[in-house]
Amino acid sequence: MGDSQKKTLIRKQREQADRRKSILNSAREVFFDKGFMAATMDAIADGCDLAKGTVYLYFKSKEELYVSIMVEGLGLLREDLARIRGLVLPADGLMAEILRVYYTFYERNPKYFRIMFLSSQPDVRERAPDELFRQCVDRAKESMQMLCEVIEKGIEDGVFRRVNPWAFANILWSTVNGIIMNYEQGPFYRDEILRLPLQEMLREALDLALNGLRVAGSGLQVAG
Amino acid sequence: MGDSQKKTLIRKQREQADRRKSILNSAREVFFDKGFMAATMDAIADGCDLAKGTVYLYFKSKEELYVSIMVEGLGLLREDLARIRGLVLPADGLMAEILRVYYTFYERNPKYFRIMFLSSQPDVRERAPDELFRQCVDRAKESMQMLCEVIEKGIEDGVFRRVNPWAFANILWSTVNGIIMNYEQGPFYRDEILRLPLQEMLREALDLALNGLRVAGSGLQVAG
Amino acid sequence: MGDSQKKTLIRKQREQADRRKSILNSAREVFFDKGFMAATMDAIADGCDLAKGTVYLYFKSKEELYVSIMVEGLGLLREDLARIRGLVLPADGLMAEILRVYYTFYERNPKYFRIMFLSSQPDVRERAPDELFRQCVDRAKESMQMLCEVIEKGIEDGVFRRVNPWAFANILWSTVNGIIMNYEQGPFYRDEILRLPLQEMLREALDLALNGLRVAGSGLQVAG
Amino acid sequence: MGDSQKKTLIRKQREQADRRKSILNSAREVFFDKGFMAATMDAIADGCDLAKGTVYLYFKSKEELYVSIMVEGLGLLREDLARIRGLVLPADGLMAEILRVYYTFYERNPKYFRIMFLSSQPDVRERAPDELFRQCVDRAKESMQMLCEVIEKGIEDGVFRRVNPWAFANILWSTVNGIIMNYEQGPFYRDEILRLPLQEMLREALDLALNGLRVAGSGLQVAG
DNA sequence: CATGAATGAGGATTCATTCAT
DNA sequence: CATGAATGAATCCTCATTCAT
Repeated sequence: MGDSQKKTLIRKQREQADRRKSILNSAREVFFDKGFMAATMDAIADGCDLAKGTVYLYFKSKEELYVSIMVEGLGLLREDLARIRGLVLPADGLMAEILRVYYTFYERNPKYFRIMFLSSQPDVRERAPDELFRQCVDRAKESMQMLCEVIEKGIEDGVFRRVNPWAFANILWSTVNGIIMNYEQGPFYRDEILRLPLQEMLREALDLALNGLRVAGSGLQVAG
Repeated sequence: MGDSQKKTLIRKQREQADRRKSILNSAREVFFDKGFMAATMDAIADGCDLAKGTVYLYFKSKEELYVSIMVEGLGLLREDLARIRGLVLPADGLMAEILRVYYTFYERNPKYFRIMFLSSQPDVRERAPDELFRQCVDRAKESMQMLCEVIEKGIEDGVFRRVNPWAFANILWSTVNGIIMNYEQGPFYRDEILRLPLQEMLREALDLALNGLRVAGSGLQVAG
Repeated sequence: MGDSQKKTLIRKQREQADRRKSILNSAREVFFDKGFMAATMDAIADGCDLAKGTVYLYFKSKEELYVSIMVEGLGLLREDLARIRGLVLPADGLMAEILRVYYTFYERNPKYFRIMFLSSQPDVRERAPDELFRQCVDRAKESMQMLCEVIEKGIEDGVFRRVNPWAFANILWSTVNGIIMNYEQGPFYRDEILRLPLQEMLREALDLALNGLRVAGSGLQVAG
Repeated sequence: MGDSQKKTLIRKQREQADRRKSILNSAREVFFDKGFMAATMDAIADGCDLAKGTVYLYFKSKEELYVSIMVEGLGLLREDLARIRGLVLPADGLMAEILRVYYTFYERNPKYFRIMFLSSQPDVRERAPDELFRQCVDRAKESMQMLCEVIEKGIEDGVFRRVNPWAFANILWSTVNGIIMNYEQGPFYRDEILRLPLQEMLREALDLALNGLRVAGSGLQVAG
């Protein structure tokens, strides 16, 4: 293969990657704005100045596009959380930090969460490729892994009880998701059920979790 | 008004109530089976042997029907939980019982949860009457209230720390919802993220919560 | 038949007549407001606080109701025009007066005209009873008759040429209707095609007609 | 751009224009046959062997299609009338000719008129784009303009009085439309109100108009 | 007669997806 | 590869009319 051919190839690949990103950008915007149901492939194609047929070259269906955005979101969250790893802090401080990151992520990208709440719908499940769901799982797993490591560290350091770290990571994760989900249920919920601001609620959840995890009688202080 | 007229009136009202229930039964079945998007009003009407127009006589839109099922589910859950009130148990035992009830409810009616996960979608929000969402909130609030009372009792009995009961009720509620939501994310999630059976996960969550709530140094034992 | 029975009968008849009027009142309002297509029998029934079924007792179809309003309108116009008969004026003055009455009627009831424009639609034609169309024709004929008489008078008085009075009555009638129809075509038409106010246009039409009718060389002056 | 590409482009444009015409042909047939209300998009799509979606690609709504037919009709009439311009005749002869053309047009395309009578209905007005109504007005205006020119010529030639030509063009136009509208009101109207054949009625109208327009005392003869 | 719940055919419109160019 | 016109199944909802009470 000649050099110019190689270059052409590379350029083509980059163009394709760009196009893919461009489609995702448009899709994200449309899904965030309208939700899955009201979003149309027309709007997505328009949003990235591509023909509808071209969108289908890159994504086989609306559902695939949708779950791709979900993958993207889980990836971003994972990246944000990954920064925790560099911190040198006691376990409880790390957990507080994780919650802070999570909260910040939600604050900046609340719509990613709504997207996730929809992923259990049969329609989406059936029509998006398993591969994408696998990616979701992988990214969620990695995020969870970090939480898990913190718990393990806490246990090793003797400040946390000897719990099943993975299970407790799951529980914490679920707690936060559950709280956020409630927030997303609309203003009635916020005002009458939750009553406290999200941040405060998360702080209380952390408080509960740290208290529940700490070794009985330890002088562990709740981090803020 | 004559006596026979009164009777006719009453019969009519009962017939209407029956018909309403009949529609809800059919709708529940269809929504559970297909999800919101794939469900059709035709299928719902067929399912209760009524004309489509009749369905619209009782429910103004697909969305209203959908949220009505949600209200129904929250009502059933509340009823199940309300039975707790008669029990004479220590606070931790009551909390264990609440979780058991919740778990049982989920096990019997897992699809009600998927329904709830969709309620934050813009389409549904915009097209269902606020009144129904208010009912959802009311029923959720009452359920939460019971949880709250248990926590308050624990505090009064001196076995729980002096936390904000409502906030902690919320947190527990969210934890359970979050865990269940994860379970509903599909088999990949169950196998790779959660790894433990739901029941066990809930037990761990209870463990964490009780530990987190109990007065430091108290000899409180986790109920199972 | 007893006296009280007779009274009951009479009361019933009056009630029925009242009900009929009540329905027509509501229908008129709805048709004027929405037009034929957007009008619904529900709205009409609501508007007169009667059950939909009752409306059908009095009028067999939406179309029948519609044409009944048309009959009503033509009746009102005829009544207005009938007052002309009492006037003692020369033929041209009478014609001016007829136009004035016609104009006033339109100004007060413009919607009656739109109703008439629709009556040639196949749907309406086919579904309203011939009897009603016959009534329309009768009332229109009587109106036309008055116009005709004025023309005849003009001829007898020697101020109008010896034309076919009936034909010319028709032509004048059509002219006025045509002008009004144009006015009803919307603002673009008014501004760009007609350009003059309706009243002025009618005056010009009268001018043309009188000039066209008068005996050549007669000193007939155009009435204002 | 290559030559073949250019050709492809041109071919595509022609195909689109053809398709558009094909849809209009089908729509015209259906609207003429059934009227606006009873016409269905299904029938129109079937009639041109296109998918319903394709029809919507070219016309955004049933109303737009309807008014497009109206535009078409006004265009055809204008074309027919435009041929008058080439004729060398005195003003009264031209006016007779205009009426003849108008009559011929109606005789050949009576259904175009019914279409126009519906255009003032609120439903149609609201749902068809203003642009189309503007086109209607433009075409009507041009037709009227020709009539206007004839009147102006008559005035210049000293055979017509010094009237407002535009206003009188409008009046004549309205007269003819009004007469035709009456003819379209159905057989009862024709037999009992109009009584004369349309052609004769138009001749009388012309007679009246020419008499009304001519300079008093002129020897102008009515053209037949 | 009056009612008004039930009907169900009907219809406009949308939109994911395909495929010829 | 990219295009975007064409597709046509799918769906929600309406509403004139009927009829049992």
